[in-house]
Amino acid sequence: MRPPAPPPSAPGSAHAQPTAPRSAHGSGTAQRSAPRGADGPGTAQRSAPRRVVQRAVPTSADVARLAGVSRATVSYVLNNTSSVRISEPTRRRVHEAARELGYVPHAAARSLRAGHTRMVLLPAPEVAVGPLYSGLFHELHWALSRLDYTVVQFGSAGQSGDQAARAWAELRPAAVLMFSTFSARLGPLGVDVLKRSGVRAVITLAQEPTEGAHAVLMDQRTVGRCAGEHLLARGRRRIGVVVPEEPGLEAYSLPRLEGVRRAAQGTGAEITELPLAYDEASAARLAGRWRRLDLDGVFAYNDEYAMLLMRALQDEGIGVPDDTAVMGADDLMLGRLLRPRLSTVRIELPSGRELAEIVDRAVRDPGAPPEVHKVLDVTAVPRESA
Amino acid sequence: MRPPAPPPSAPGSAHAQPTAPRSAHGSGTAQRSAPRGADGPGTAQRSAPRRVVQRAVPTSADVARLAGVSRATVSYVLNNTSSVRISEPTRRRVHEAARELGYVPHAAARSLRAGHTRMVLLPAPEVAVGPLYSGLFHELHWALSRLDYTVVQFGSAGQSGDQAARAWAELRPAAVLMFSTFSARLGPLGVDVLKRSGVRAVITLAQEPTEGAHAVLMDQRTVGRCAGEHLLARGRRRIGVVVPEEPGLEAYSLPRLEGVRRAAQGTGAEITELPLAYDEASAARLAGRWRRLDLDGVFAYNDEYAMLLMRALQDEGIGVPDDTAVMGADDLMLGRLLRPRLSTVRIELPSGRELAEIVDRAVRDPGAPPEVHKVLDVTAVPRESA
DNA sequence: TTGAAAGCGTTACCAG
DNA sequence: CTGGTAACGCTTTCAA
Repeated sequence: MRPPAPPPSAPGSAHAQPTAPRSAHGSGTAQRSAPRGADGPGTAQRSAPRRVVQRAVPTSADVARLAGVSRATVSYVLNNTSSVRISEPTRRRVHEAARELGYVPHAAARSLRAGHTRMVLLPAPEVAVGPLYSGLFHELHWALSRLDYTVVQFGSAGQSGDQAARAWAELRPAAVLMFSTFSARLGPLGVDVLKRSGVRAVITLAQEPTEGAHAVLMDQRTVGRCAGEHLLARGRRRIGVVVPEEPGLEAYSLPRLEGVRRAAQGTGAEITELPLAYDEASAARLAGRWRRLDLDGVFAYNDEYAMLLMRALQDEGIGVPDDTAVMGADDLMLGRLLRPRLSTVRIELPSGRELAEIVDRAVRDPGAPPEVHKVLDVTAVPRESA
Repeated sequence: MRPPAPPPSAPGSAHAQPTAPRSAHGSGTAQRSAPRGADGPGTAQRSAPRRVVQRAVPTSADVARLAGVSRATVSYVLNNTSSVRISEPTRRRVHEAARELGYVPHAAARSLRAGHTRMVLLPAPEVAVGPLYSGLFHELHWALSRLDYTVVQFGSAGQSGDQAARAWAELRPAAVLMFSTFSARLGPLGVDVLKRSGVRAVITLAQEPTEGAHAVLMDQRTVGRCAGEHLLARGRRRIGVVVPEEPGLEAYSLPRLEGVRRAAQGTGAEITELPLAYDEASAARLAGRWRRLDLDGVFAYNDEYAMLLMRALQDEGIGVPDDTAVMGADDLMLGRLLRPRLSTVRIELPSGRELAEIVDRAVRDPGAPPEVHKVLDVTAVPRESA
C-alpha cells in the first residue's frame, strides 16, 4: 500500500507541504491561507509547472476565516451538532462560506479524530458472479446505506486472504464482510488481524464458519442435494455432475458435487464427476464420449453450463430428457427459453436487508459471541429437461 | 498525563443515529465516541475490560515502546525508508514487536500526514453489467494494483452524480473513474467539486466528454450502427430496435438506437423503437403484435434480449431469419447455442492495462489538459439469425 | 544511528 | 452561545 519511494527527482516537486515552521505553538488558524504560488516567503517552493492554478484544498479553517468564526463553530454548523445552538445568521454565513470555497470535509481527518469509521468493506468479487450475487450486493449496498454505513468494495487482486486482511485492516472499517467462497479465503489469522485492528464485526459468507467471525452460511451442498434428489426421484441412477474447469469456481462447484453425492448415498446410484470448460469445444468433447459414460442424468453445476452441455448433447443426437435428464441451477431466465425447457434449482439468497441487519447488530455489539445464520433456500423447479 | 475519560454512559444505549445529521460519509458522525479505555503512551494499559477484552488497537507508539525505540525509528523500519540507515538488530526488534502486537498502520493517519492518497475510486456498478464489464473491471483493478494504487469500488446508492461526487471527494482519492453511462451521472459541477478537493485526475468513461475531465469515450452508437449496417446489407428495410424497459440501461440503449438510426439515414429504411421488459410475458406480447408491426429485421439491444425475443417470435410462428432477421450484441457464448445461431455485434473494450495507464498518466500530471480517448472496437459477427 | 517534535484536518471539551 | 486547545496516528525534518 505504500508507494515504494516517491520519485526523488526534482527537488521540491513532490513536497507535500513545505509549510513554514509554525511561529507559535498553537496560533492555530494563521497560516497557509493565501493561494500558495506566487513568490513564496523565503523558501523557494518551486512547484512544477503549474499550468493550471492548483488551488490549495480548502479546510474548515479556511471556511472559518471566511465566515469570520472559529473552526469549532464551523464544525458545529456543518455537522448540525444538536448539543450546541448556533444563531441563524452565523449558520448562514458558515454555509455560505463553505459553498463558496467548495469545502468538502476530509474523511481521513474525521475518522482519525473520531477513532472509528462507518465503513463496511465488501470484497469485490474476483470471478464473474452471476446475476444472483450482483443482485444481492446491490441490495445489501442499498440497505447498508440506509443504516448510514459507507459501503466500499475492496479488491485484493491476487493477494492471499490473510494478506488482504492486513490491507483491509489499514482502513479501520467498522465491519468486514468476507465471502470465503471467493478465491481470497479468510482464515482465523486474518480474522484475528482484523479484530486486533479494531474492526468491530467480521462476517463471513461461506460454506462453513470461520473461527472468531460471525457466519452467514450458504451451504452450496444443499443445491447439489436438491438437484440430486430430483434426478433420483425421476428414477435416474447413473448421474453425472459437471464441475467447471474455470478456476475460482471450486468454492461453489465442489460443495454442489458433494451435495449430489450425499443425496445418492444409500440409493445405489452412481455419481460421476465431469470436468467441463465453458466453451463449445469442451462441451462437444464431453458429449462425444457421452454414450460410453452411460449416464441417464446430469446435474450441470448451473444453468449456463447446463445450456452449454444440453446443446452439445442434442447435437450429438442424445435425447434430453429421454436418454439423459439435465438439471441446472440458479433459475436464469434463459433456461426457460430452451427447448426442452431447462429444469433447475432455484436458489433463494438472503435479502440485502437481512444481511445489513446482521452487520449492524454485529457492529453495535462487538463483544457478542459469533452468531451463525443459515441461509439459502433451495427448491427444485421441474420443467422439461429433467 | 490526563486521566482516562470515563466510559460514556450506558454502553448499549448509543444507537447509531436514527437520522444522520448529513450524509456524513466516509466516517460518519456517530456520537458514540467511545475513547478506548487506556490512554496514550506512557501509562500502563489498565483499561477496564468489558465483556470481551477489547484490546486497545496498537499504534506505532506501542510498537516503539515494546521495541525500546522511538516512533520515528518504527516508521523508518516499517516503511523501509532508504534515506536512513537503521542497524539490523534494531530492525529485527521493531519487526518483532510489530508482529507480536499485530500492528497494522492506520491508513487515514498516514494519508492525512502525507497529504495525498493512492486511492483510485471506481463506481460500483448499479445495474447488472454484463460479463464484458465485469471482466474490464477486474483487469483494471489488477493493472492498477500493479501500479501501486489501491482500488476502491464506491457505491452511490441512489444519490445524484453530483451528490455522489461530494461523498467521494471526502475520501480524497488520487483519481476518480466515473462511468457516466451509469445512472449516477457526473456533470461539470461534480468534476469541479472533485478537483477542488484535490483529486488529481477525474476520468469519465462515457458516451461524450464531460467538461474538465479526461474522457474515455465508449460510443455505444457505433454498436447500433454496426448492427444497422449489417441488417441493411442483408436487404432489411423495416427495422425494429429493442429498447429495454429496465431502468438504468438507457445510457446504453438509447445511443444504440441512435446508431441504428444513423446507419439507416438516407437508405430509406424505417426504424421502429420497441420497448421490451426482460420477461417472457413482455416478449410474448411484443411477438403477438409482430405481424402488424411488419418488420423484416430487428436489433435487440444485446444477446440476452435477442434470445428472449427470438424465442417469442419462434413460438409465434415467425421465421428467423426468413421473416425477420434478429441481431444481438455482446457476443455471449449462449447466443451460439441457439438455433438458428444468433448473429451479433462483438464489442472490444479497452484493456484494463490501457485504462490503468491513462489513469496513472493523469495522476502524475494533474495539470495536463483533459485528454480524449476513443475506444470501443466493434465488429459484426454474422451467424444464422441475420 | 536515534530521538524529539511539529503538524496534517477534525471534533470534543471547557473556559469565557 | 462562542472560541481556544488538545489529541487522534502517522511521517519527517532537525538536532543530538
